[in-house]
Amino acid sequence: MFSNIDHKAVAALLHGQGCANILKTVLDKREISSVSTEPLINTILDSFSLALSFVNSHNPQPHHQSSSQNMACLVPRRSSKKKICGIKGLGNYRDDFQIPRPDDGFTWRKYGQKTIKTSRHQRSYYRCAYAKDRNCNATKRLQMIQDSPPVYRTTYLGQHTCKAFTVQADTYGPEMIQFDQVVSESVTPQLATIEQQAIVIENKATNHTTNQECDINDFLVDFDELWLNEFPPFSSGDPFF
DNA sequence: CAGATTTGACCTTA
DNA sequence: TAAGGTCAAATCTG
Repeated sequence: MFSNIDHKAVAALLHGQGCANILKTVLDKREISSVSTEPLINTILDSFSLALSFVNSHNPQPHHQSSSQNMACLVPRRSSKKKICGIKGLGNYRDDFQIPRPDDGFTWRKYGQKTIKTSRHQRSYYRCAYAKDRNCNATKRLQMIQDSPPVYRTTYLGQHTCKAFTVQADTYGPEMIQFDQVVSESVTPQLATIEQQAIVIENKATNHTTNQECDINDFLVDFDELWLNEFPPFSSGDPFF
């Protein structure tokens, strides 16, 4: 039988599926101009992220997993806390063990980090390591959206023109879903090809829900309430959950 | 010393 | 003017 965590993970996935179906309806009806899809997309992303976080917390990976096996990119060449002994505010530094090590088939180089006003977590900015060499304009943003379990939202921008690596994408196959990543990312680089906002969702769900015709905003309101009921905050101090 | 990360400063945009 | 995005000097490590 499902454990409580399984139940929550399934519930989160179902919510994401419902939102994806609504999004599909919106796209099919060409209602993009009249309805903002961004909140819906974000809701979908959060749904999958949380579901993955539940699964991940339920099935923890061996902590000693070798980073050289499948983390060919975004792995710091050394400790990310080079100034850990400094006298600056500790809030500017983070523990590396919480940072996801995405293996999305591309090599990324961090070029910035900012504190976002709407989030108490910092956002990291990455660009393709071959940005200059191969004139690749692909970038990605990585931001923690939940503390415990740690959930990260990854946003891909631009298009990879470097064709750096394709092995991982081939491994995952053409039906890869790209969304927020939890600890270890699984991303299809080829899908991140929309010029501006490159969060890509390929929802293969065929189980249509009854919420497809309702207004997106109404659904989101209901979803928020349901979300709080289903997933009480892990941390009372986190304003986003 | 090369190459990567950190982080304050600067730029852009709404 | 504030907030987000980017730049680049400083710093660190192999």
